[in-house]
Amino acid sequence: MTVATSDEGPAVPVTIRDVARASGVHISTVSRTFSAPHLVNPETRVRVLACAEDLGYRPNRAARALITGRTHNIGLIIADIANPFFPPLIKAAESQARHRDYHVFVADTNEDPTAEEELVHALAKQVDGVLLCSPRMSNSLIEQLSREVPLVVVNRQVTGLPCVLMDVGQGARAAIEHLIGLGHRGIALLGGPRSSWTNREMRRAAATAARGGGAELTVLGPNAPTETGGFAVAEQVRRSGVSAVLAYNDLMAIGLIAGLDALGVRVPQEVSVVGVDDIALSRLTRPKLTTVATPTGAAGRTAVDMLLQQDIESPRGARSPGAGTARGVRRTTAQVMLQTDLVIRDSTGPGPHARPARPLTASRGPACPAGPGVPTVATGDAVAS
Amino acid sequence: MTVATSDEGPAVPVTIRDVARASGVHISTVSRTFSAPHLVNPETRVRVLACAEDLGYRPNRAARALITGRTHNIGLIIADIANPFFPPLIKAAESQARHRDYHVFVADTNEDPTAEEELVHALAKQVDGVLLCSPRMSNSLIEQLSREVPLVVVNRQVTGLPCVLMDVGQGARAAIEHLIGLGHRGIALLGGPRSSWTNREMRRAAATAARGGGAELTVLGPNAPTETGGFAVAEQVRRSGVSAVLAYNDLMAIGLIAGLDALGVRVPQEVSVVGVDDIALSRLTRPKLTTVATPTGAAGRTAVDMLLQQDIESPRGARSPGAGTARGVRRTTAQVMLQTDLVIRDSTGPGPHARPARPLTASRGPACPAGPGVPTVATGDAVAS
DNA sequence: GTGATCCCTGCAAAGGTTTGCAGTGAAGTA
DNA sequence: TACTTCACTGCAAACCTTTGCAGGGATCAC
Repeated sequence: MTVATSDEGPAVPVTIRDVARASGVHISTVSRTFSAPHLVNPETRVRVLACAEDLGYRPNRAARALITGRTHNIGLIIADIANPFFPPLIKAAESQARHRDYHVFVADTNEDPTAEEELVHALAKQVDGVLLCSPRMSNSLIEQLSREVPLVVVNRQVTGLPCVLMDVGQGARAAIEHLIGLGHRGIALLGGPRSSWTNREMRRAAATAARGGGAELTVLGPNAPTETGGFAVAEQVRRSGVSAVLAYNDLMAIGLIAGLDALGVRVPQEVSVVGVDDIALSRLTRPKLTTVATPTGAAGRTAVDMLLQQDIESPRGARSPGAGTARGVRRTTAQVMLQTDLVIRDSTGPGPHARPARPLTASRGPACPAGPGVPTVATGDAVAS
Repeated sequence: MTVATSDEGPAVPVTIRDVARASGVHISTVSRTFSAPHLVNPETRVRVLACAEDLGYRPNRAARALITGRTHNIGLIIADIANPFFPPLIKAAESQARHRDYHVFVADTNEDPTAEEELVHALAKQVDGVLLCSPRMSNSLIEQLSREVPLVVVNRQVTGLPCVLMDVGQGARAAIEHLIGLGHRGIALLGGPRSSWTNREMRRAAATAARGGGAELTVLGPNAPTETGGFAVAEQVRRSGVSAVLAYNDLMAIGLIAGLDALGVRVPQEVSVVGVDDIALSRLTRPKLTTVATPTGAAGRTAVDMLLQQDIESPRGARSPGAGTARGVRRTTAQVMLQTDLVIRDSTGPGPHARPARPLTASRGPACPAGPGVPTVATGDAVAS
């Protein structure tokens, strides 16, 4: 490798001690200048701050964390960062965290349960809590890990742990009812990953709704929850003879539409397709995607709030000098269910059993993009099914 | 909030000391069992390991970092995590890092230069180095920050710093030549963010290529590098009367196509569109997108390699007990340029000046998705322009 | 003038780990 | 036997910060 070099080496790390020396005070005063300013004389404070500024001092968060037990970081473990479902969630979580003076570290697991576990361990000591988004590992492992670091689970229900859920069951039901209303009787459900909670919920709700509406539901899958996964299953969809499909997510729906297109099957004229998530893209494809909008932003914000709340109540590594041993720390484990919304666009149309000129019953309109999703709160058991 | 509580509080953190007590050795032996196993007696080792396993001990990385100066983390600062251009880069970086026993923390800046700076500071002490991807802040600030923590810059050229660049200039040139070859003479360039290095490179190269081919280049922008940004500029494109467009990235191209579609302008019949990046999606839109493929995976891997290499040479917080003061650590600042590839699909077609039945000269085919991109290495000055 | 109060600051321990140095005992060598 | 070598382990300092405690002045009331 051809290489150029510069001789300005990495700056010597300037510590609290350097600032103390420069400003002629004890290190504890410097420390207080940053972590408890009201305890130090205004004059001293400005002097110390000036010196700190001058030397380019920045508190070492690792050292601080070592003694306070709080890193002011939160970890965000994501099943697949390439899935556009997640970025809005990440952004919302980051923004919420920033307001509370926290930083967010995102880690991607590639849908790999092993990576999930490893990452929780790796993050455990470097963050004050972890948001587990659409985890693929087992519930029992999650519970076990939650003993190591405060956890909030998103898109998965784990008894005894704080969870943020989106009511995809209700969304799937609405989607199926919409399709039945359009005159579809043969409907396929494109399943996602087997270990996905969302997948199970959708499947159950869709089955119930189909039965109730006199339609037949064919489950295809599990599939990879990606465009490719959707594309690959197009042939199977065509052969199955259904006239409508509810896909595990928008990505699969978009892939499926492309796949059907490649086979010469037209959407929605021959097959109607419904997605889930309402990613930004679903407004830009042709046809525009009918989809179940999930309140991802709200989920991110809520999850951060729940984590920080639980975290504040029971600071980690609490040295609690005075408190007795058997303090019996109680963790709050609220479970929040956020509503979803069916957004009807152009990828669904009349099916074989449609009555002619039948007016649509479902309201047609855009999802409120910033809609917070009305939270429904319940104890774990009340939500459990 | 209705709340359920569980009484299993957060596990008491088990430290090296607990393991030492349990296995009847000194803490230093426990430490060595993990960080220098060959120095401890096999029997002792297994005993210690058993106790550690038993108690669920995990080394505290923060404490370890405090003394070794190495966290085994690397930070990845991303302009916009919602841009599908980045996930492949992130994934590649993560995978490469994992092989070297490093973890990656991703942070999103929302294209906000202030957030970028703040995040570098926040990460500085918690990581061994930072990958700055498509930074929006000024070069001088980047240089300044690089004195605080080892930096590798991606998609931006900063003299004196290690950079991973993609040859978008060459890509833009190929795109313009492709369009000219198709018979287009009025071409628009949809600019991206003003502070983007890529943007400047593309603009310069496109202008040169257009001039050389006898076409007129209209620059529209700057615009937000998103679907929305592309969608919004559709009207302007139509009014400008050009027959072809090169967009800053695929997202904008896709948004533009949707916007043109909404205006009743057909692609590629009336307007040809070329994107940049070759995101997965560009294969699934209709029409499939002609685009300049950028080797994002290779960029991520290369960046990690460069960071780790530089980092190994000059460990941070080097206490170097014996070494003299004026050690003059030299940092390697190789700059790597990765090649790009024009992938011709369906969003470009003959223009007003096309000769009838003219055979295509450019090769038509898929981009090699896993293609490493042939790296060209040069000193900073050689690449600078 | 004495004592109490208050604000500010310094002292020193603590947090979990690594690591140079020294010590121990056993094995090997002369 | 005496000495060296060697493998292993313990000791204690160090990393950078926070924080309970106590000390030192100054101010104030009596």
